[in-house]
Amino acid sequence: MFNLMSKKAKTHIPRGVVVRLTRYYAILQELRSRRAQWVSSSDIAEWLGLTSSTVRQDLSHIDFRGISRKGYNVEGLAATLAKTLGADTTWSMVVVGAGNLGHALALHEEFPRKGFHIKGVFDSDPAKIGRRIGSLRVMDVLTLPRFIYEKKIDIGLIAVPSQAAQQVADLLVAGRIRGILNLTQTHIVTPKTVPVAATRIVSSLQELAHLIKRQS
Amino acid sequence: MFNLMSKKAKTHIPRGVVVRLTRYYAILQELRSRRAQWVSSSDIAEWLGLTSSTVRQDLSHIDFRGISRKGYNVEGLAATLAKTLGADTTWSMVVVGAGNLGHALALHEEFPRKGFHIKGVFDSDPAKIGRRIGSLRVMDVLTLPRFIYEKKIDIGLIAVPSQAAQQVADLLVAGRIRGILNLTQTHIVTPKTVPVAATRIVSSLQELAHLIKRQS
DNA sequence: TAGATTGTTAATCGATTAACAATC
DNA sequence: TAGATTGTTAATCGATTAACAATC
Repeated sequence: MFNLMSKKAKTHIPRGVVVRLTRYYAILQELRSRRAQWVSSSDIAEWLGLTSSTVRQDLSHIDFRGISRKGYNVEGLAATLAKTLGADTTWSMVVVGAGNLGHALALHEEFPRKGFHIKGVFDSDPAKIGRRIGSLRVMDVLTLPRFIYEKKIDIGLIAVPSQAAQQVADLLVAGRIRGILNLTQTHIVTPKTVPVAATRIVSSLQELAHLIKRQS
Repeated sequence: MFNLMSKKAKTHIPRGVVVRLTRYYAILQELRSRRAQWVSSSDIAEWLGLTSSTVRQDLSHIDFRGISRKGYNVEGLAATLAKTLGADTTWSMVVVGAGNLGHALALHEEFPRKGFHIKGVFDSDPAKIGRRIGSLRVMDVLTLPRFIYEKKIDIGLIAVPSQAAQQVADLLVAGRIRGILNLTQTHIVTPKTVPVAATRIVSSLQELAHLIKRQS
């Protein structure tokens, strides 16, 4: 058979690689703001505590080539990574849970700067519903599925107490959410079509606590 | 040679295993509150989307044995995991950065409930220094190293803008902090003796964005 | 007892690293 | 040109899974 397709097959990038690509992208943006032109795999590796082999291996998953003796063109690589990571698009989000954490997320300035826009904040507590958070008003969680569906919201952030996490996930899925970021401790279950990422802060603290204990 | 030592050598638990142990521990606490007596490796595996082999393999790292036909005693396993993860101790923390995120962290009720107590909040912005957050007052970041050293603070939470993350890490290290939780995007460098955990929220969103794009 | 579940060894799988020809 | 750096193949390493004897 003749293979007329672009060299790089768009096959499934392993999740661990994607995670590292997000970190490369963060560095690339920094370099870009410093007007750097070129970056080598060993530069990136050193900043992130990896080997240059890993970096090159990872970058071989995306459709961008470096140049011998020079490395990778900063602008070009940044653009390709942006595309791979969806950073060239804007994404709409809702925050569920208007407690301290939900409140902070709704006001977090870095999100819109990176293309992630919060379109609504929800809670089940009557005392919180109707309150202002920045330019938004807290809505009743009962209206969540309809809101997601009508506004075509992409991503839901779960910032409720752990016990309610699965229920909220179900509401998000009912509204046809496309992805979920779970900020609680609890493991949530979704259909395979709805990817979930989790940032377990308490878990991370416990992991640290273990590492500290081990030190001494 | 005779081996009179306990069967389980206290050797270095791989970091990936520790991360999963924190998740097992969360489940165990839930089970305990429901007065469950026994749990099997396959129960845990199913709730977390793992195999029972992985669970048993992980639990073989800690000094607690299950019982054939019954599984693991919930109380006993919870206690052993608590010890391994330092959840049987209380830990003192500082939050650096009194923006929205730092503010939310300082007020987050789950931390003290899990034994992580916030003893101080710091910022460099004169407009923020002196403000009240709950029962604390925002202090000048210049006084951070001395505070850590004198109060023997265990863990520092970095919740400042990315550009300042490394500087803050250096101040924490100068004060002899024992571990750092980095909530910014940026990779920070510390001496080997100071473990760092990171919860990259924007990275997680970009990871989701990639997975969503792949779906369609 | 029979059968379910552990703990552990061995096999498999995947991810990281090393190595090096190609190349600019 | 000589030498640095890529892209990729092969080797290594570690983590996950399978399998099963031990056992309650």
